[in-house]
Amino acid sequence: MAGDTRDRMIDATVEALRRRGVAGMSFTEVLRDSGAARGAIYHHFPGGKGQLVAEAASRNGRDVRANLAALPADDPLALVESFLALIRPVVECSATGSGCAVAAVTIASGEPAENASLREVAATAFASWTDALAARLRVSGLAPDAATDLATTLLALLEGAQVLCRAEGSVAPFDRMTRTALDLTRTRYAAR
Amino acid sequence: MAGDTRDRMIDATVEALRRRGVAGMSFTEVLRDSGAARGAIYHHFPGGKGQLVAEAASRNGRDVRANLAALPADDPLALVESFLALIRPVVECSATGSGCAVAAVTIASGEPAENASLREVAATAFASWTDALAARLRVSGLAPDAATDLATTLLALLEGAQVLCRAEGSVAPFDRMTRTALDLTRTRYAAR
DNA sequence: GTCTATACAAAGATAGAC
DNA sequence: GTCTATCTTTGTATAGAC
Repeated sequence: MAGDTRDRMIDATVEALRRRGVAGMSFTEVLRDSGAARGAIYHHFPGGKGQLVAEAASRNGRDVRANLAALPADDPLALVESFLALIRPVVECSATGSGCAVAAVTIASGEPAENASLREVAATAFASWTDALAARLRVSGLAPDAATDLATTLLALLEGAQVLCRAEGSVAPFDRMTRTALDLTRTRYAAR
Repeated sequence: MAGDTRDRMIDATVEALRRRGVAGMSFTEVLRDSGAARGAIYHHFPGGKGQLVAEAASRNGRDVRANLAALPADDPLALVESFLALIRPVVECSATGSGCAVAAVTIASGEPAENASLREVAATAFASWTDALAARLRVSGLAPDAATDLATTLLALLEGAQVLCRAEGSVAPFDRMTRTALDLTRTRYAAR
């Protein structure tokens, strides 16, 4: 098939970004994991590493966004609870070294032009996640401003938890954080 | 002087870690910024890149911990407010590409042995930050468990905000997150 | 202890046969 | 479109003069 190789290369790149970041990742690794040949890189991605990484981060951004948009929105508290339940498996991966691909793309290492382009991709992905979460929070009854603020907070918690859990090699930081988050949200948004 | 060169090299490494991460950072950069000669690296750091990076992350960990331990602890709400005020300038640096040096050390790229060692350094630093924050929260009146949970949450917010603000190139995500954090903390811990 | 010069490996990028 | 082979650059690591 045609686009199959290209697809597998992007998938392998997402995984490589998660584990090693853009500077730490290598074509050797991507080619090994995708089974593609060396020349396939510049055939499918004339822009080289920058283009491959950008497409990988972009795909990951869309995938995650779809998950967030499908969250139940009965009320704010339920949404926070289901958000935390949704991301726990993701954070568990961080405990074994697999972080956020979009966050990884944030770290600059090359020339300003390429960096700006990659940061733009990351910013777009994060914005789409914030928007998806905020939309659900509005549906659940929150005012627009409060929804955006809380959505950003939840996203910061997700990204932060991945960092802490990767360092500690366990989900314990996430679970501690979850207790506080639920405690605070219940106090504030309980439909009592 | 004797330890001066070594010190400047560590400082330059902290800065390099913040901007480019461990895989993206190079000796060339560190030598340029510290004014040291090429041979100085293995003279002062026989363990090579691994040792230099570990010492840099470790120093940064101690510095940040000292700042956290000095936070006023009149009551939980005041502590959260002063924590957010303390970290805002740090997060502002993220908007121009300078992230958390300890978080950077978390990303594996080389052989398992070196990776484990660096993750250990990061875990120790994060644990010391959590402990410092939790200690202040206990002084401010929180129960031990609640203090540890909230400390972890604040740390996750700090790390997450740096990621989001670096991607977006502005402090706006931090400010949104701050509004929610203050709103929730006031509702929960207001000394009314 | 500080510096210059260099060895060695790995990465990204290309060329061109099939 | 896919593959092999290779060029060029960069980075880590080391040797040895001063």
